[in-house]
Amino acid sequence: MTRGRPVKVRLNAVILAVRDERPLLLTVAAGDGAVDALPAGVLDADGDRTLELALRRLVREQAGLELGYVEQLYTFGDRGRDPRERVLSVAYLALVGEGCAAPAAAGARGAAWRDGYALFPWEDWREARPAALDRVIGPALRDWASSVAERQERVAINFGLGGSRWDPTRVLERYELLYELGLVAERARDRQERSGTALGQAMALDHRRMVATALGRIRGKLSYRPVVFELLPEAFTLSRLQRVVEALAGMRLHTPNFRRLIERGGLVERTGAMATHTGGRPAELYGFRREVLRERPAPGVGLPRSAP
Amino acid sequence: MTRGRPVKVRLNAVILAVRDERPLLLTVAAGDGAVDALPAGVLDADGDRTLELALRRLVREQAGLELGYVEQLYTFGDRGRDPRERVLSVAYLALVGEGCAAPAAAGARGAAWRDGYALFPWEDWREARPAALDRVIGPALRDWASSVAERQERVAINFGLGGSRWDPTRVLERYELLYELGLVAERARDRQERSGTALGQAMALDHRRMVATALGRIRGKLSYRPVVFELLPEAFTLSRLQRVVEALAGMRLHTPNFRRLIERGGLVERTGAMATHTGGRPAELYGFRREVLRERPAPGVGLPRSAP
DNA sequence: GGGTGTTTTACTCAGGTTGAGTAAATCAAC
DNA sequence: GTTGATTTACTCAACCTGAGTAAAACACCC
Repeated sequence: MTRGRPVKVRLNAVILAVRDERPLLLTVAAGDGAVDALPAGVLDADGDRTLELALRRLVREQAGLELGYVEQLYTFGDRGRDPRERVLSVAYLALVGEGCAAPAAAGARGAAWRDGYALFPWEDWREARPAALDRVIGPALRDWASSVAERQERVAINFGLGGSRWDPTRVLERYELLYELGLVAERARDRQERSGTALGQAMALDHRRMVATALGRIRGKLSYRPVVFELLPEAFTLSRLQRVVEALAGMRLHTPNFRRLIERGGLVERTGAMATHTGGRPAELYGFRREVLRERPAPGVGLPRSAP
Repeated sequence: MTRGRPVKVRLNAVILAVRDERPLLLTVAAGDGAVDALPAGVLDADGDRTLELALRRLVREQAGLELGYVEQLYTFGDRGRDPRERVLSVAYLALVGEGCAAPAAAGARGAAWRDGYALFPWEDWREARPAALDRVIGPALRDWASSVAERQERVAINFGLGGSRWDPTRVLERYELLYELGLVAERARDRQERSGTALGQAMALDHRRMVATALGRIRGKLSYRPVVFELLPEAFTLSRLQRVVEALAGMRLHTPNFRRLIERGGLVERTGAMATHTGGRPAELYGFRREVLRERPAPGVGLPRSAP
């Protein structure tokens, strides 16, 4: 068995919240200060019983935040991820409710909540088809793929261009394609070239890739696991629920159908209370209905399959 | 930042194939020889450019097998996984076609193909509802969960007992529950107790947990990614395809509906050739239709939602 | 050579789900 | 009281799904 020199092991946290209809990402100041980084640290081989507990400890220490929902995302280990040394990074996805996402919690070590779509402007289709897609990305992709069938297929599948549909879950594939094309700042930085196009806000090392993995994962999971409720308070209105789903999915949903899916699907139950609201008819407050886990194998909010 | 002593990093491979309607798992002899282990090794920090390439190299060296489809499964890092030292293990899932799964390929270091359902007898519902469920597992679960609502819910969700349905993808959750209940041999071994009930074939360390993760993952992926075709030759009959899906899913499928799904879904295309067959009408040979990736966001074979 | 068995293939049909649209109910604000 | 915004209720066609029936085409056996 080959015995190479030992590699370092780090843990990274992609911590998401949704506030004011915007997905937020918890960041800390990177070493050089120029860009943001994800909260990270090393496993205490003696102290930490599990990786997940280690992650919770790290986030507590670095951002003073107690995590709720946590799931392992992916382990990154390519050579050159960190120019200084070979590091294995186990990335985790964490979701925190609106209460915990208060700016107050972000204080230590330059922790701050950043707008997730500032990192991926091309992923937010709620207002309109993102401008960058037609202005920059589309032409660059067409140029790159011209007369190479394999590339054309990859572009079509991931960016929904050649008759294919836009798949909200392919966040990572899209980011990686843009990286290859040199449209994000990290590419030039990693190759020590002069930077050209720099779509979206860059992050330290490969942290933006981790966030892309996280966003893709949670978008996929929306349809078959009741993860949205981790981001909401105990009681919420259906429209608030819809706004949070839309913020994550990056697309608008048909309200009557959304309500039907949620109510008939048995995902929520009425609390009886009403929400006094600003403008419009008052809405009833609902709560997550836990029994749905027993009833349905894949309870989720189901994004539409067809293009909007 | 806390600096613990460095942890070891290992890579593990769960290599699956399907032959004679049985899912097969590639194992090697464990150190003590009593049980099987997964092919494993350490990352060469200087030589291996990526984790995936490292895994391919390890499997090539240890079992003389060139892997096709490979995906990262999960990273295991709990304390006590390996009684000797703290190890971080990055597990991968690999699929090989029937050709590569020949016993000839298994030679070095005691490599052998094992029946996957020998490890998880309760997961194979093709012939009948597995006997172990009613004979051993059911009573033990009922006993354990009696008058504890939270446990009852967990049992219902994962084993489909209290009105819930059997979800083929919850392989890991079921294995972990059986571990907690002391129904698998690894539990007693890890706690250095005298072993009691020992359902299914045990493996070294937490390798059976890794296989459970893999089986659950591929069962889930069947419905939204065309992974089955990695296990089949270029040309195959629809019934052969169905048999492979059934072997993985551990359940029988309704043939006319399965064919409709596959053909109308555009997952395959006719080759024109026919299969001379033993007994019955000759079947047409089909091939995987790659264009489906462009057309549909989640092309898969879709297991039924309802109980059979 | 004809029946028998087995597998492939084709078709039907009811029920549910999904995407899309229309419209009434209810409150805040002006 | 009117206006505006939002919540809630209902409709309808298209599609998908689960389940069943049956014909077509070969191998095998007598």
